Amino acid sequence: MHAAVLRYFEAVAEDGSIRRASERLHISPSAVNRQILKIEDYFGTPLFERRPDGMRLTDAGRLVLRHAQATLHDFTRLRGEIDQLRGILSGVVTIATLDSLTVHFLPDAAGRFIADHPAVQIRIVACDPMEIVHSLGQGNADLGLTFSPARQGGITVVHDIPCPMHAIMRPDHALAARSALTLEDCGASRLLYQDSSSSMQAFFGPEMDAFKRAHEPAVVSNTLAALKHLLLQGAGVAFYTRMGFTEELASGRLVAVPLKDERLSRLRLGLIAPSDRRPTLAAEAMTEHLQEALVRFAAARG
Amino acid sequence: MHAAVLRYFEAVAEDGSIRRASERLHISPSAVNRQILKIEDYFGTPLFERRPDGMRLTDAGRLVLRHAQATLHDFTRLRGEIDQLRGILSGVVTIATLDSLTVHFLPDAAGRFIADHPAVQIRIVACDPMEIVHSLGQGNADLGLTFSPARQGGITVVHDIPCPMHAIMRPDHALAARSALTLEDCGASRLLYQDSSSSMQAFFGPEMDAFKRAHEPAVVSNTLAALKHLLLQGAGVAFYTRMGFTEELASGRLVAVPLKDERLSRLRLGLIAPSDRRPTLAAEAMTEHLQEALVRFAAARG
DNA sequence: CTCTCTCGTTGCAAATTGAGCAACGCATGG
DNA sequence: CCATGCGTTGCTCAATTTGCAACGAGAGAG
Repeated sequence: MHAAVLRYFEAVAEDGSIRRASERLHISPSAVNRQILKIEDYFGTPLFERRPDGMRLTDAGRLVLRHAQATLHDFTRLRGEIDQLRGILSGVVTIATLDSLTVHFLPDAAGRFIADHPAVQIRIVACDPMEIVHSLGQGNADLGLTFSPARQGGITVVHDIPCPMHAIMRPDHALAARSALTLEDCGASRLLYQDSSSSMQAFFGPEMDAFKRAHEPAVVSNTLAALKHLLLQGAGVAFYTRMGFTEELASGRLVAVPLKDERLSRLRLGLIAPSDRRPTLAAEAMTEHLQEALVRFAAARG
Repeated sequence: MHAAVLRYFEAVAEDGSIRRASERLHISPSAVNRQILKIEDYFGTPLFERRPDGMRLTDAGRLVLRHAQATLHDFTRLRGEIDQLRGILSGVVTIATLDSLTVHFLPDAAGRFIADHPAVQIRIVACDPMEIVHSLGQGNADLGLTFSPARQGGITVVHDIPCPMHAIMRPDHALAARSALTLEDCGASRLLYQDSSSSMQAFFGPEMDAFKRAHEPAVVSNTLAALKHLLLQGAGVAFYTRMGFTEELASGRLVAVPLKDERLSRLRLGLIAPSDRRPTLAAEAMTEHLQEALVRFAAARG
């Protein structure tokens, strides 16, 4: 229904390049370029700054981008609303989440959701904590699950639950019997680290940061699966919340010992949503669903 | 920049007919029709109900209309914003107003405004008080000047000033020397009425309504100019605020005697704006300008 | 009842718009 | 100096949109 130029413009602005955008859009670069030139001519102002390495938005371009995004977003909401008139909830809900929640919590919650709403498509995107807030701000995701508080403009924390950091290890590990641990207690063990793109410090605090710099890890990975496999082999200790290990902890194949560190033990998991645009109906329903799931999860753990 | 179907759809929804809309759009009916059919096919739902006398929106159609209007409105705002980046305020500001303000107050204020902002086009539309709120609600006007309080959803009163009703007459009229009058005092004189489409009762109260039914007027008109001409000829008494007679009152060619009636003497003139959509930059500037003009006017009269 | 008016709709041809391809000019980095 | 990325442009062709004329359906008047 809407002019193609809206999607073109958005893509070019995001990718910072006509050629890259055209690839993503499956449209020739010349076609995309012409549309951009056309609306620049219409407005009588350059909307992009031509640089040797691509296109960069001008101030006017930023205004146009905002309008294009708002229009397109409102349009997907419209489609959802019309579908709802026929009694079905539809649309795409994109959830940006911590890696650890993709193991059990989110697929479980998503499964129950699509049972009720078969016309809704759910996209689960695992990414770094900082990337999550960023995705929401950019409009790349409808919903986020990350450590709270996420201090950032344009974001509201819908709900959050305690989610303390633990030291995860096999039951036969030397530290497994302890009721609580400091970071330093773990310094002598072999360590498995989440590949933190430095941004984690904002959530975990300087102590964790200092500890990681002081103690070289045995393995680093950006996927939970890899570390979990190693943990089950007894390769060492990893710092994680319990959320990625619900099954292993329940069956006793792994144990989680709480950390005494003030900040790490007070960590909270937050369900966050963009505050500057109206969510789609599907996103709204999913928000509510996830909030209930969080409440239930927190209640189950005391 | 935007797809033509947005304008087509809006026009058809407003006019309730493809043929009428196509005329206004200077587009053949078949072209308009095809666009409508196309998006109905896209959504998989009829957006209009086909009646023998034209098209009527369905529930789904109403949603689409809202989206189309929001998009188009936001787009005109965008153009204004981009123009402002170049340092010029531009756009069209439509002001729905009481007839009496089109004589002196509004043209005076508008004249000063366009001196500062030559790229802004001002449309002054005189209409009935009730029509004013309605125009704002429908998006046909950016700003309204009417009697306050205007109780209606989606409307906010930006500013209002006292604007008591007076009996207007020539200085040589029998009642001209009185310092105040009741409605009944005027019952014996020849009367000139504003052609009230019954809706005025909401503003003027039942007393005025009862009086008008009890006392037949000599002349009725929906334009102030006609009554003013008659008043200057000494044809009788009319009930108006002072705003439409500033020059005649200043020069002494007419006099205004306040009315004692509680409600009529407490009448206020309000500058109103739609509260459910963001005004364009031009409309915003005009709002501020008119507010200042109102303040100055009220101050000048004590 | 028929005649007439309005309405939305459709077939078809013309006009406009959009897309793809290949090539060009230009700046950057090895 | 060459290779590589970028945006841009001429050209051709396909897709979309438009206008014109005609059709069929429903409502109201005589």
